[in-house]
Amino acid sequence: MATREACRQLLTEFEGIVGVYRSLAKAVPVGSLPPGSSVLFALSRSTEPLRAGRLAELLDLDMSVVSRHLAHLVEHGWVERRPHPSDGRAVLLGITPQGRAVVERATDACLAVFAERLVDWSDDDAERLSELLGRLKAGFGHRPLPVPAVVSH
Amino acid sequence: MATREACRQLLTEFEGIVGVYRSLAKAVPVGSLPPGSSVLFALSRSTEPLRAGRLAELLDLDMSVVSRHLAHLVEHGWVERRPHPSDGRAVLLGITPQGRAVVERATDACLAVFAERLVDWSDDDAERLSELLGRLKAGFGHRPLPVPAVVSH
DNA sequence: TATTGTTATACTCTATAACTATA
DNA sequence: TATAGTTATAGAGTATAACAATA
Repeated sequence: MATREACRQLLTEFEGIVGVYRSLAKAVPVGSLPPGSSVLFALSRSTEPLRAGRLAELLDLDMSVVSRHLAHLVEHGWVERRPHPSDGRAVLLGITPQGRAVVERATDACLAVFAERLVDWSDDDAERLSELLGRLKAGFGHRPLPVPAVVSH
Repeated sequence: MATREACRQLLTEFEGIVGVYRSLAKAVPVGSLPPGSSVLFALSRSTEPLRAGRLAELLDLDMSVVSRHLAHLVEHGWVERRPHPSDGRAVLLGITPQGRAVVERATDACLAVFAERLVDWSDDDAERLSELLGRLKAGFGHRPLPVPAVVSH
């Protein structure tokens, strides 16, 4: 267990991290991160179609929010809605090839910025930070995708 | 220089970090993170009064955004506006004792959540993540406070 | 009755543009 | 003329509540 002081220090650094994300989003060409990107990214990382509720759970968002983003993404042809085979209330969401292209473009654009800002980072530093961020997310219940197949029906 | 693959991995983990912040904000008692918290936090970390423009620069926000948050914070008595001694256009912002109390409460509330979610973290892990997040922020131009005294007048 | 998802409404955060006051 | 800051307006993200359809 980390000391209270270490936690406080971590909290201080963490507090500004949203600003870093905002800076990244601003540094990227306009249109690279379209509205609803987070939902699209989550879908792109899934190996199988997901229900809306599962997406909301994974992103720790209200389902109404996910639903609204999905409407936008479907409208653009980046996500496909299909009826759930065994549950008439549910829908299955899958990313389309066009959606994958959007994710690719977004990733490339962000990578370019990262490469520019992290020139003096070693491979080791980058990997260590990836690992620690992953653990932090896991601690907050943001499970990695693909999902460990809790088949809901 | 980290490899493209390491950067891509880091980007993947980083992408979901905003969700973690959202989860933290939701896990905390209502009112712990009042609107404009980020501006208040920045002011609380400064050892001297700051101009609005300097705050915007530090947070990488448009000044109009900072101005709007400041109006709210001043209204609550958490921030004090004073005229700049040598520049009639500028204002100097300082946190009040009441503002510090708000920051303390917010910090304590977040710390409680962190302590709960990071039970299995070692001191070393927490410190390493703090350090790496700090470097990441620096890479994106988010300079730590207190400011290295570029006296503007 | 309970659950899945959608829609209506409202609140927060942010940026752009127009404006005022001062330099 | 240029700069510091404010205000008006608009767009994006989110949550709550009411709702429809299905289980």
